[in-house]
Amino acid sequence: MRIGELAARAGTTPRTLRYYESRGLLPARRAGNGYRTYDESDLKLLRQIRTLQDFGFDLEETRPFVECLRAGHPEGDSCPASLAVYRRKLEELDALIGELRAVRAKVGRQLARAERARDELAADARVPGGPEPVCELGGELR
Amino acid sequence: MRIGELAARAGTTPRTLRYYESRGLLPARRAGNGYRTYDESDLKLLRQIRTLQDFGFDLEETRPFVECLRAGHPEGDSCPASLAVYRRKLEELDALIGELRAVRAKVGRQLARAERARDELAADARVPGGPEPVCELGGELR
DNA sequence: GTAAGCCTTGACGTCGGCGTCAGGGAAAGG
DNA sequence: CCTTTCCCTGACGCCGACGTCAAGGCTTAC
Repeated sequence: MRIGELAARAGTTPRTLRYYESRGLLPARRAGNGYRTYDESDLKLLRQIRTLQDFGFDLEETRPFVECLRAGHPEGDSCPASLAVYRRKLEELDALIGELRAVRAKVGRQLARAERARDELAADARVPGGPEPVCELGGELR
Repeated sequence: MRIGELAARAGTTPRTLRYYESRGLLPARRAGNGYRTYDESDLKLLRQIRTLQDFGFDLEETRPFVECLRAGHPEGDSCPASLAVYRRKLEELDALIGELRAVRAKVGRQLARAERARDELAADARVPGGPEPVCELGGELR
């Protein structure tokens, strides 16, 4: 199988496969004419890489999985190094999710505070001595 | 106040301020010798930018806040355009957090499955006919 | 006077994971 | 034979928010 076919079967592009090869992740045999040649086991490696990439793993983090498969194991995560990557990734995800939730909370509070301030200004404007000048900037939305 | 002092007071670098200026976000007056000159209001603008950056806002997303302050409002989020950015950011955060939690769940399941497979292999090895060959790759950890 | 420490502009480097183009050879079908 | 479609290598582009270096000018302290 040549590079175009493998790429298509994995839902990616030849450029991507050449890139992986340049990183030493997915080396290819060569046909007499210099064309890269792949087999079904390469497809399996590639799918492993792509799955992890979809999870947000760096290329380097997929390396233990690929090496594990190439060592003859049925699954890329049959090796301790792969499990270690899983665990590290879980920690990273938990930390990141935690940070994002903290930011979400802060932004939510800022929004609430700003809306409250705006509404209080509007209320003041309706009551005392006629409307006060309001922000004239932007805000096509709503 | 010159660029170095402003940068220090905002906990950033002169390079960053020049970058903001190049993006039209924080223009500077110039002294006779060509040096950039800033005042306290610039510090306020800069702190607004930095706060939002810390929240993960793109530089472009901070623009409405900066313009709002420059228009004379007491807070950067006193303008509708700023509130719209807050709301968009909340949606983005919710979406991102949701995706990350989904990934976290998937990775967690993969890890659990892989560990189960490993333990079953170990159990098999202890019982039937002597230890089977085990993965020899990686895994310094533990 | 001279060294240190600020400032200026301009331009290139960084990081990851490729996309895209240029300038060729090879293979397959009519 | 010709065209199309694949393949090759090499190299530059991209994105965002700066870092870093070069080469020079201003100021200030000694």
